[in-house]
Amino acid sequence: MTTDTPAAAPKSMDAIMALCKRRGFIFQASDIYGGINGFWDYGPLGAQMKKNLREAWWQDMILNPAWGRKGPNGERVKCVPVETRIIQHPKVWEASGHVGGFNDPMTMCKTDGCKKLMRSDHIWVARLVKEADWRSYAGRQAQWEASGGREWRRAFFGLLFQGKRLSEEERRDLNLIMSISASERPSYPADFKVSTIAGSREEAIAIFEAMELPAKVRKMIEKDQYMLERVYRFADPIEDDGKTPCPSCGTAGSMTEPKAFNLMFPTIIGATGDWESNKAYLRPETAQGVFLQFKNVVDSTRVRIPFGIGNTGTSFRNEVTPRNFTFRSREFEQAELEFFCHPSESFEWYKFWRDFRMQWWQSIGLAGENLILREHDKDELSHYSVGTSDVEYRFPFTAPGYGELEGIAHRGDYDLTQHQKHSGTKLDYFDTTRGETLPNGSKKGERYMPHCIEPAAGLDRGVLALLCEAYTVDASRPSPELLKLHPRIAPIKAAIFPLMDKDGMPEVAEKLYDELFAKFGKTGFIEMDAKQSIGKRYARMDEAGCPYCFTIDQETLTAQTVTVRDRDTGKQDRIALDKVAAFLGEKLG
RNA sequence: GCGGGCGUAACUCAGUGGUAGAGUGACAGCCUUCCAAGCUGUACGUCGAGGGUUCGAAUCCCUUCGCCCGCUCCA
Repeated sequence: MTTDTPAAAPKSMDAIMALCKRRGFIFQASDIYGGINGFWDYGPLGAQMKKNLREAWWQDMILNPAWGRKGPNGERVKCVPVETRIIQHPKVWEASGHVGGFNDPMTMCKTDGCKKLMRSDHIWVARLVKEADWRSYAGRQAQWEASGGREWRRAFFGLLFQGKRLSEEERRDLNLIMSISASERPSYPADFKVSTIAGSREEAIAIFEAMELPAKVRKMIEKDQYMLERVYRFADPIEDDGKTPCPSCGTAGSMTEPKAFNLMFPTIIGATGDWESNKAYLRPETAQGVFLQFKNVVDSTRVRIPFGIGNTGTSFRNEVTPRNFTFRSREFEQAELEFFCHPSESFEWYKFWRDFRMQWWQSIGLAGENLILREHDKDELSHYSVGTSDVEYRFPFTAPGYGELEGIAHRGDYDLTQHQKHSGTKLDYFDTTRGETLPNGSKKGERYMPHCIEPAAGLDRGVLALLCEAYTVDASRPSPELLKLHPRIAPIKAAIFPLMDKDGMPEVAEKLYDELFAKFGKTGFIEMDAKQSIGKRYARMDEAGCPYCFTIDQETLTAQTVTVRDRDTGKQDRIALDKVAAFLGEKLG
């Protein structure tokens, strides 16, 4: 999320959510049971709209990638699809780094008025100890060990562990003995701590060095000759005395124990499975399925690098705080392409996809200045990524900032290398178009690990952005609320209205409906409505985002023409009845 | 997880301890009319849920669930 340009007139998220429910775009999951936090269902219009978005992605990324453009290599871009499972071998997620990486321990400050929530591994602590005390402690510690304290303790272990398991009772006794033994050791010298939030040890030390300490503390440090004993992460196992100050408010000892927030959704395989031996995970991204089948696709399909493999489907993340309507759902759908190429061409391909993906979102209705392409700063990049850009949309709830719609990442060879290492299966590629030319004119070939460019889009976020962008309030219209959805995305493609429900108009409408349904019924809904006033029918279609309404009136019966009403302008034109299908076909693209 | 706000019909909301309401929408009929028009009628409620106080709770108290905002995380 970034912040720069000032916000346009903000749209009301409450009004958008109300319309979504009223017209059947989005409902809360398990609504009649009071809802379930972080899950949303799609109603009839929402389901069709999301399908249209997914279809558009599939057409423009798999069947006709990048609209038939030629890539940096001068050739037509080639992509194939896969469909991989939500549940994979548990080791997949260790290899991908999700099990470790998504296990961010969090710490909160208990002080009233602060209550700041932080990632424990981002909190760095500098421990300062009185130099004199420290030397004395180190000396006495050595003395204690020399006097046989350590051996005495070891002897206990030997006795108790000899050939038998410890009962609960024995374990308690041992702990008691251990604590007595520990009390005889020299105590750790009194210390003084400062803390800060930083991404690395170097950064933390730089902050500590530049830190403006209160005069009183500075004097104390000088007088007693404190020395920096060590710098450690709050999350690391340490002998912490619970007196670490909060990096935000400075209150000592107000930090809670690091608590793991596991973003992976665990599950059990098998009807009688138990957690220990049959634990599996619901995927946090569809991308890994592509890497897992990379070798099979190469071996079974006549694909040559460079080429892409696309995958769409549901993913799961146990978000800390699912919020902002469907923006951060715990269950969400992704549309991801993994594009494999030679390392030397990877940066060109990265730029190619980054620019195309931006244009693509613009082409389906996010054409305004609410959409931006943002290149990540160096310090934002993942450890494996050479470059990453986000396509970001200024949602009403992020304004004046932006929220991520799609990330285009240069992942290098990280994923294939990881899976090769963890699975023990070779995943490198033999490229027969490279290497030195042999006497017979063919190439010697080159073996390498392909690099990967990943445009990864969130379809639910896409739908939400399209709805937010389309939502318009125009008080000067008889129907002030409307959805200016792009015809390609709109769930209702056209509506046919007999002006009056008599005089042969319904019959003409019926015929037109049959024709349009046959031609466009597979792209979305075609509606026919003869009830109530014409204004009411137009207004209903405006709210549902239907781009065109065709009305049959008296003149249709005599002159064979209908009026076509444009949703966005409200303007009407007369066109020939037999030209309606051609008109609509052109508009729907 | 912590803090703040909210929860009454499909939607917007009124109702502060005494029979659950209004407008809009939906549906049916009439009217026949190019922009939420008019008339008639119909249906619609676990007052978010559970417990407590009370003769009596939408209303007061406790607990809980959900939504919105902030800290934080991400596609």
